[in-house]
Amino acid sequence: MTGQVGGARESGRARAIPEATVARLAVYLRILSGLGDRRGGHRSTISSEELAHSAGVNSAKLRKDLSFLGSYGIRGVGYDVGTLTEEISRALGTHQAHRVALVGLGNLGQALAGYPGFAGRGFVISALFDADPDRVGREVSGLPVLDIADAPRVCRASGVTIGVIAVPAGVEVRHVDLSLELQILAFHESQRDGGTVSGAVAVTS
Amino acid sequence: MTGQVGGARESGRARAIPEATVARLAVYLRILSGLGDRRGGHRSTISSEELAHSAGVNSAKLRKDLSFLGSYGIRGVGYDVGTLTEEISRALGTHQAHRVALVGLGNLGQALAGYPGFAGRGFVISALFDADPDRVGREVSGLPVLDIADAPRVCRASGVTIGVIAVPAGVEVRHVDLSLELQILAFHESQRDGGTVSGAVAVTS
DNA sequence: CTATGTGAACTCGTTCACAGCT
DNA sequence: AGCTGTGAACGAGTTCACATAG
Repeated sequence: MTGQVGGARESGRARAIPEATVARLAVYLRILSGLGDRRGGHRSTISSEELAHSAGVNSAKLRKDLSFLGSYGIRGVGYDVGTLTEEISRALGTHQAHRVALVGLGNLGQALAGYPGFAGRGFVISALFDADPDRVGREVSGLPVLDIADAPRVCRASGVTIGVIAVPAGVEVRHVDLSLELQILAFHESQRDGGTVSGAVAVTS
Repeated sequence: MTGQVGGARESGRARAIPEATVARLAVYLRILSGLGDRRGGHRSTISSEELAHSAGVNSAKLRKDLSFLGSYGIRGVGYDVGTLTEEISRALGTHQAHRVALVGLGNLGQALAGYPGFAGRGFVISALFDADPDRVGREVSGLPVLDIADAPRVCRASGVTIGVIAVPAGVEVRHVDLSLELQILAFHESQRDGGTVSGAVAVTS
């Protein structure tokens, strides 16, 4: 809600990366990561036009976004995929793995705990917590479920820096509320003639 | 991404509700719904100040938001809870139940199918689809899993208007990507000194 | 000649502050 | 007097268009 985001301690450069840009950088990074695999003749550069198209934004916005990281493009050519990946990773702080604690091991929490998708992106689920005594002590996906009361101590001790709260309601920084998303879609839906499917929410890992 | 949202066909009023306002109206509605229960002396009106505080926004923004629906407040008094609930519901199109199809019945999809939270807010899960032949034909939460190929026909026939895609990757209108949210948090985290937990994602129903 | 990097214009959303109803 | 409703000021974010580097 603040809009701007604190400037980095990094060397020289780095002004202050806008909130909206940070969100998109994560998207660009994912596209770049899944790029080396596919391209047959493994091109090592990519133009703003091409990357922007993949990300679903226009090229001017993409260039503006990348310019916050510094000048890593080559005029008349494009961006070196390796360098760009490296720089975005560095900016997002993804070059070092983040330890994640999962709170709440009901249906949803268990599904999340079993998902392999996080590890590949530098997020390691390091601790599980629940308030329900029936669940505490059990093991889910190879990790013991601990009492929520121990969370502060355990997180401090094991270096957990991010928490994922998978419970019916919770205090949060970023709130991914499915019902809310659905209501927003319902609004758009109600503005239409009333045909068939007019909107979708995708829940991915 | 368009910013403005089409004007309603409703009677007279209604200009064009901004995207950001629509998102918040859903929040206000939830607060109003869970209000009659708690308040001991069941007050029937609420001031912009109070509702805004509950929603975590300032009162000016709340009033501006509500003004898009028309003038349903009473100056010097506040808003009638019943009327306001009714009007927001109408605006969001929640006064009529929406039929939802769930696509993808892996861990996450099954968890979502079993969640009771949607029905209470006017969303009825009416059909389940999956592309995996091993899953098609099974039954989850009382509904048969159908082949994704039949989705267009079934959705048309049963009046499904919203789809929830719970698969590793998907085409979407609104994309709730946990890894992405985590990367954004990781960025904020990397801007800090490196204490303990500094951010959290809450996944709720 | 091509594609980046960026100041400047513009658009959308938020905040302010006060007129006006009850 | 109190609280809503809203025009106007402000600020963030996006788009434009072009100077500049390769």
